[in-house]
Amino acid sequence: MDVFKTFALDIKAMLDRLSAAGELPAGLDSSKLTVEPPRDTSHGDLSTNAAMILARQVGRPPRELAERLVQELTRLPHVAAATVAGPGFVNLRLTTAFWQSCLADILTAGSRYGDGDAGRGIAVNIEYVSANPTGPLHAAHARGAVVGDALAALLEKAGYTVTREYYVNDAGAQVEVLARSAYLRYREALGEEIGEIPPGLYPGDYLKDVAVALVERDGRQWLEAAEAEWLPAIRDFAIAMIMDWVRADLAALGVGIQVYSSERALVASGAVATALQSLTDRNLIYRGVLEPPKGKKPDDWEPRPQLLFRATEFGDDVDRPLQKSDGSYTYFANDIAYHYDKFRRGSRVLIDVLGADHGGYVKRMQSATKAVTGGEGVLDCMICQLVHLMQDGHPVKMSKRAGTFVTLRDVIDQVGRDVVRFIMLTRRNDQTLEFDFAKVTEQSKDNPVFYVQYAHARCKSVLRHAAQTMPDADLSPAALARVAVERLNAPEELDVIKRMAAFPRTVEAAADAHEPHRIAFFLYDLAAAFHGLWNKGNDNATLRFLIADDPALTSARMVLVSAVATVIACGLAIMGVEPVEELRG
RNA sequence: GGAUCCGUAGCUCAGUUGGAUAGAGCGCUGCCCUCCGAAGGCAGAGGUCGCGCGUUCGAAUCGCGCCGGGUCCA
Repeated sequence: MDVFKTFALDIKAMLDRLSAAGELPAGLDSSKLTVEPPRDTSHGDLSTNAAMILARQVGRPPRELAERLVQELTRLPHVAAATVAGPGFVNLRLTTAFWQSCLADILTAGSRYGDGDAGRGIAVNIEYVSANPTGPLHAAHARGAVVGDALAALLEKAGYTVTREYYVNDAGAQVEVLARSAYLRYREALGEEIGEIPPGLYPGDYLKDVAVALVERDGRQWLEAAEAEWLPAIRDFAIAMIMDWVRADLAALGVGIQVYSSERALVASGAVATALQSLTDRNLIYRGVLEPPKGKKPDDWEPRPQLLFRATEFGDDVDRPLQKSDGSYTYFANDIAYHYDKFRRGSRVLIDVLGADHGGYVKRMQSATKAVTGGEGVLDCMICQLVHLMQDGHPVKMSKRAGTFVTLRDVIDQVGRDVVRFIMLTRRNDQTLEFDFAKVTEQSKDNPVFYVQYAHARCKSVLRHAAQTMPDADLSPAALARVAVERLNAPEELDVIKRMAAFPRTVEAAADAHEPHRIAFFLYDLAAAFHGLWNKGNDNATLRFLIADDPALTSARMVLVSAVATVIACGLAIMGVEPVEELRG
């Protein structure tokens, strides 16, 4: 039910007819044909570049061709007028009746409004958060969590089949550091004086909780044990406990991870060897010596043969090591195995939502994914830039060294889940984002969360009032979908309708670009249009939604109001934000 | 030094995948409202889209080279 898509198909069919009739050459390439809303609405409702992209192929000037297309386009259903503009655009104006009919479509679709099939069921795996299991989630993790989660919902709405996944880095050096840090706290919990936490170990107080729980389970049994014995046990214990916290925090944020993948289990399963074999089969692995890093002094650099992946064949700058000098696999090798595993589980499109510190990792991982899947799998890496936490315009002080950081839970407790989720989507992911605790809870127009929620609450409030003043009227969406709406023809009303009609297109474009933030901006614009219509009622009482002596008009307006509430709720659902029914009290 | 992202109004940022006269919020200026349809409304000023080449019917958008900032790597 996407207006723009429908007309694009109509126009292509029309071109085919002209070709069949011999007026246009056969085999025209119309792949670059677009039908979109013009920037300036005074130009019309729809705009197509058909004449401009075909002019050269047809061998006629764009404007002349456009004039010819206008004659045909005027005959299409719902077209009120077609005109040529600028270098050869054809602008279409649709009938008011057509726009009015969109309201019933919205109400009939309900929460499914905007659902699309562009994804054609393609399996997509979105990996996000994936914080190391060495401590509780902190505020910085919120962004990736929300972006990943919203993108997952967005892709599902656009017809993809989505797996939401978290990669637990429970193998390697940092979890051993975790084990040692926890062991120190364990001895402390048993009465030992441990003094200051040595550098290189994790200082956070949360490990005291881990230690207490460990004492409760195991008593003093590790005190005299050798490290080789206690380390694996304490490591696994600490990881399990921290991952419980992580799951609880994500639940508090409303993030619905479906699959938690363990790096340790992956490695133990032999997946690394499988992945490397796949690369070997394609002749993409060799033993060789890397050039020293360019530019900087190679102090401790010495040439030594390593197992290397031919990343340069896929656009990377250098070939990448798969094994360290001691023969163990690099993180990169494990990551290749992991991405190959996701592919083998059925996903053809892989998306990694990553933090700003992973920028340098993108090229090599994309190269490796392409290589190990034989070109059948593609990887998109979305780098989320930093979030600057502010309080009334001043940065919130945090010190990693002192172990003081703002946890994700702190943020949720302070401003609420919905505010966190909405604000995290008010910037493109590759743009840094300011998060001001004071501003995001402010009730004013420059707070997008409030502004959008207010619009939804207003709709609901009006519907409640209508139910009171017209107790006999059936205001359910199904009933409203049958109400006559010819009298909704004020320019402001039609503007709101046209914006809502563009929602399916917005969903599809946002899904295609992997840009969930577009939904937030769409909702802000729709809310602004709706508030504008509301404000018109202050100057012009005939534009108010509730007209006491005109139940027919009031009912028609309720169709519009109900549709606005529906579309806002659809958008918020993608963002994972609960629409509010009322703001006061 | 290399990689990567960013650079758009005084500030914070959008910009419909290359379209027409580049938009919003805040701030500023001027009117209006301040009778719960409360948590503001209307209008106005404000721009060399970092700079320069190139690609084409057409560039904020794509390519290359600089300049500036963030992140990463050693």
